[in-house]
Amino acid sequence: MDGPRIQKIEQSKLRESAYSALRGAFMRGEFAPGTVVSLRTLADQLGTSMTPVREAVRRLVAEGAFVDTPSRKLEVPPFDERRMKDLMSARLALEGLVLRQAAQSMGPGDIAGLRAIIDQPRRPDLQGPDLEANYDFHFTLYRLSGSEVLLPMIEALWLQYGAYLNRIIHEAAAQELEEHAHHVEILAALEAGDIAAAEAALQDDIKRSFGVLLPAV
Amino acid sequence: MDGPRIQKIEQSKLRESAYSALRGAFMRGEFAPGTVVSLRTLADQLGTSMTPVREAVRRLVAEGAFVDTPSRKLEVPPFDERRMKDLMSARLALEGLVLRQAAQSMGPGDIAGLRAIIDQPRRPDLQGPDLEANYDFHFTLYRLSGSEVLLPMIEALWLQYGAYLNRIIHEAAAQELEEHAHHVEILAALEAGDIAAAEAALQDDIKRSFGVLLPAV
DNA sequence: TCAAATATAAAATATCACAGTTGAAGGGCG
DNA sequence: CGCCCTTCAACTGTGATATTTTATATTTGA
Repeated sequence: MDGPRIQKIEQSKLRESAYSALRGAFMRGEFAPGTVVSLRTLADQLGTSMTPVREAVRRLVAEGAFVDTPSRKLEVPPFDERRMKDLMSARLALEGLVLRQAAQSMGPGDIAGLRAIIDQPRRPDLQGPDLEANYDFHFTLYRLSGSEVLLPMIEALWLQYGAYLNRIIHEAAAQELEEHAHHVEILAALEAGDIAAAEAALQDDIKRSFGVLLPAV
Repeated sequence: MDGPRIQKIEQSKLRESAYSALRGAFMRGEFAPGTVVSLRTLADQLGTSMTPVREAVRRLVAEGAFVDTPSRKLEVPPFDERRMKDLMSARLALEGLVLRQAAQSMGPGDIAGLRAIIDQPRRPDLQGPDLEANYDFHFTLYRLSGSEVLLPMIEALWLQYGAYLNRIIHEAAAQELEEHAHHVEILAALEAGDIAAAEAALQDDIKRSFGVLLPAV
């Protein structure tokens, strides 16, 4: 039991660094649901004092990555099917919105950028789906929407989902192929200008990514 | 120019109090878009040290009420039609979700509770729409969904919208009637068990509430 | 008049003091 | 001898404050 692996941070802008370090750990599924963390421990691991960690943690609480317990401890929300379903519903609703917006303001260069991500060589060294590639594809797509409102909300959803990744990591390696196929399908639809088809493929992709955790979709 | 009116707070649980004081000020439209605030000023106004304010503000940043400027000041997001449209789209998408969920787990007592809010006497003393009654109706409805994921997201959307209320307050008094009519319509549809109709009425209500700020809906 | 240097004010971090909680050791009772 | 209750020590978050860093405004010198 060596706890979640968090990258150490360095110099100024400590708050921001602490936040992104913790956020990265979440996205990689390092925090198991139900884990309780202490500010002092986190501060030690990050090599800073408590102050920046406190602020970073406050933000993560607001984003749903941690929850405050009645005894004022910090806990990673335990697994909950209801919560999971809500996360999926919200993702389906909001990511559909940004996809439509992105499709409208998208040029050939953007398509090329997406293709470059898809064509990136996969890493066969790690078991489990290629988390970074998945994240990259979705968010370079969503960033094209340019929405300062919707993007942070979707990031928060991914963050909350990220904790549950802990469950499926080291387990479902076959997923990667399917995931990649969905990405290809989304991009093809966008190239053809068929936004409805792209949205349908995106919905399949999202539902699939919840498939392991939510038996009946 | 006497700045936003923020209620002073008292004893322990300072962070939570600071948060709800600031949040309340936002919801009442006390913060004009584009306002820049300093932590010290806020701390002084609230009568506490900077620490609780700092953490409260972090949460508000995560919820989109404040944004960090490059010069590490805090700013209330300036008015932006794009932002406004996104807020509306997100509300339409997410509040539709929770309405459906709420409708399923709703009993006669819940209906009665909603009716009680609607039948509350309006306050003719204040110009502008009755903000509290509006909030009460929507959130007692949404709370019935019991979603720990969706509710905080929607609250954040209302919070961001709240800053823009500053623009329409003291202006659109006629809205209240229309708003009330929508609420009645939503409730009637729910009583009849017609969820689709309730959702349609909700969408009208949301669109209307953005109407003053977004000319063409 | 403009630019560089400096002074001032605010924020970021670190540290400190305090109060509540937790969990385990120890003592008393069945 | 075993179980439960009490007690106490270590640990936690919270709020305050001191210190350092950074940005902005001001002044000074060319």
